[in-house]
Amino acid sequence: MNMAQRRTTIKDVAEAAGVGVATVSRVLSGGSASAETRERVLATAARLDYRPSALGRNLRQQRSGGIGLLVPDITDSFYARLTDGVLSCARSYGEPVTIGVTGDDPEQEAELIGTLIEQSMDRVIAVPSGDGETWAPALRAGLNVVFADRQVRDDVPGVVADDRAGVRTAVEYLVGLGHKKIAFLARHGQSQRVAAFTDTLASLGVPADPELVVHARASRDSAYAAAAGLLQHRADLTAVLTGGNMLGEAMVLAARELHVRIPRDVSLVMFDDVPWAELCSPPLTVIAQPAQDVGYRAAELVLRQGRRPRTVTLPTELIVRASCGPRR
Amino acid sequence: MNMAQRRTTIKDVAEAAGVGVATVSRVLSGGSASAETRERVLATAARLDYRPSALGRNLRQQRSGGIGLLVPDITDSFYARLTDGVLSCARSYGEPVTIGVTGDDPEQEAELIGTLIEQSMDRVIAVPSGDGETWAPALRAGLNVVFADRQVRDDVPGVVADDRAGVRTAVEYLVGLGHKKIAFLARHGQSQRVAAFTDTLASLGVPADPELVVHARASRDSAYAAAAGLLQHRADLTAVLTGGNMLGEAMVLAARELHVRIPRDVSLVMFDDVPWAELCSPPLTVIAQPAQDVGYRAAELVLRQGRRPRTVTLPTELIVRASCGPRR
DNA sequence: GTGAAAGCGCTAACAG
DNA sequence: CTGTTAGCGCTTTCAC
Repeated sequence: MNMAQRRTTIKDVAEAAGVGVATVSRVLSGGSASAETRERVLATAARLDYRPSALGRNLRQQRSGGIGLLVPDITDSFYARLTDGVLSCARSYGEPVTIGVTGDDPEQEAELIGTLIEQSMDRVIAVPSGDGETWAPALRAGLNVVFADRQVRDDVPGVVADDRAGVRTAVEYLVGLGHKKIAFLARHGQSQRVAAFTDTLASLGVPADPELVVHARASRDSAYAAAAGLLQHRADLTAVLTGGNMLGEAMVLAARELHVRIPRDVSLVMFDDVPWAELCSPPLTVIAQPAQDVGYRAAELVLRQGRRPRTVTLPTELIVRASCGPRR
Repeated sequence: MNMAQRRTTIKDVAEAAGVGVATVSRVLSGGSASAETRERVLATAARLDYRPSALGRNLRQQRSGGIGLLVPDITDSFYARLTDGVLSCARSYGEPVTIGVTGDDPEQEAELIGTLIEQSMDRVIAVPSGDGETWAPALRAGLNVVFADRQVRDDVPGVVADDRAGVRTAVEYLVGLGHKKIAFLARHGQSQRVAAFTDTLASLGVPADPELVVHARASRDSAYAAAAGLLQHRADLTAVLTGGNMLGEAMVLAARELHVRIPRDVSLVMFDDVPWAELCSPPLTVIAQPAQDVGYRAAELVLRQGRRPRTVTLPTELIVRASCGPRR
């Protein structure tokens, strides 16, 4: 069995083309060279099937190209779509993407940041887990960070969906339908959305009821427990808004389990549109978020080193289907 | 504003500990050293918050650690779960994972393989796109590949779900319900499953009808077109098996659109269990696949260089819900 | 048990 | 315009 042979290096190309390695390097990175030399180098490189080693370049430049991506959970449709957006943009720049899942846990996040630093990744896109304190050391070390979906510190640029407007629209819609006892099933950390929720209610003159805002952790179990608890303790509520698709899923499941009919007994609006929202019975009214765009724009931001806006906010859209009805 | 300062190198640690760089390297990689020296080096490294640069190590070793992962579509729940399994295993080894989406297109796949080679990634897990011909050069170059979900060449180890058994169980179930006109809505390339389908039908003495096997490409549009076409052209069919969750989604949608009631007019079994299958109306009977395990095991295989079994086959499970009924 | 030194493939500074 | 050369941080002989 023959060994996997040594790969072609820049030196091989230089020798074969009868030029110095620097010339090869220059030609390949678009530097100046005479037309004749350029052609000869290019031809030789092609003939030898030469591919520059990212290893050598990275070490030399003290930074590995490519971008790191940290999301809470890749099996959540929202983050999967966001990831898809990042990959789509990164690909057009030829940049590889290294991904890690944080489980929405600052500790795991910190560990993953460590790994990225070890790899000398200096560009990362992250859906931050906690209050963003985890990022202080990385930022101090000069890491180029862009936040996606959540904005937890103002010294980091970010791309987010317009939470406030989305929540406001949904609540206005629900109130317009006559609902007063509206619950918000949120994930821990969704303070933006919760604030928008209570603000909107207040602005519409609907009395606040702190007990109608409940929180769950980012797991299916926790979501289900919170949803079921809400339905059981508060038989008086007539509408629910959920802060994400997993919470919506839990609510549909819990409602079915507890024989709460949607929309007859309670109306439901879910944050985030997912393919199954339409297949659900009844089809779910949702606040659609441009998940893919969020990822794409974040990648653009982190790749174009230039001007770095504070925060990019992308619009959301209320999609009315059949999970809401007038207050009974 | 002060510059991002140079990171601590092995040399810094060596100087601070009063030893040579070789000793630091040895200690940190578990080589031999006197207890006293070891302790001093470790203490110094910790004090300086030293993190070895993967760049240096990789260049020296002519291979970047970490593993490459190529999937057709990260927004497909199945591949997202598979990815999650890979990440989960890779994390326990501290190995970073670089991901790429192929769109199930050999050309894009080839391009991504090129990127991986450029990064000197020598370990990759892939859901191969075409007939596996794309992989020949990479294999020749010594790349360490493990296939997941699909086995398209026998010189590459792989981890797959037990297609044949899954399809057989589903078909037997359907035939047991009295169905004879059973269609299979497959993705291009699912020859295993199609073969299992026709084989099982034959073994049960159900006459074959080639027109009842239809193929779609790996996009929502294509899936929907195929599903709708099937329903419209073949009003005589009484049951459908779909080769994946996206095809199942399309079938549910098309059925609704065309006022075909499930399970009253046609029974449906979907390959792959997804969270929404239970939320669907009616809840879908499915063949569950251990997507996460497939990813996990593939990662184990590619990380443990040792013995390399041909193919690991993981069991599937028929989960009966409410989308199938007796032949009307 | 330990240190000095070579060198992985590449780019950038500097000469010519 | 082009070649020579010096490292980037690390591991691994090879002497001591």
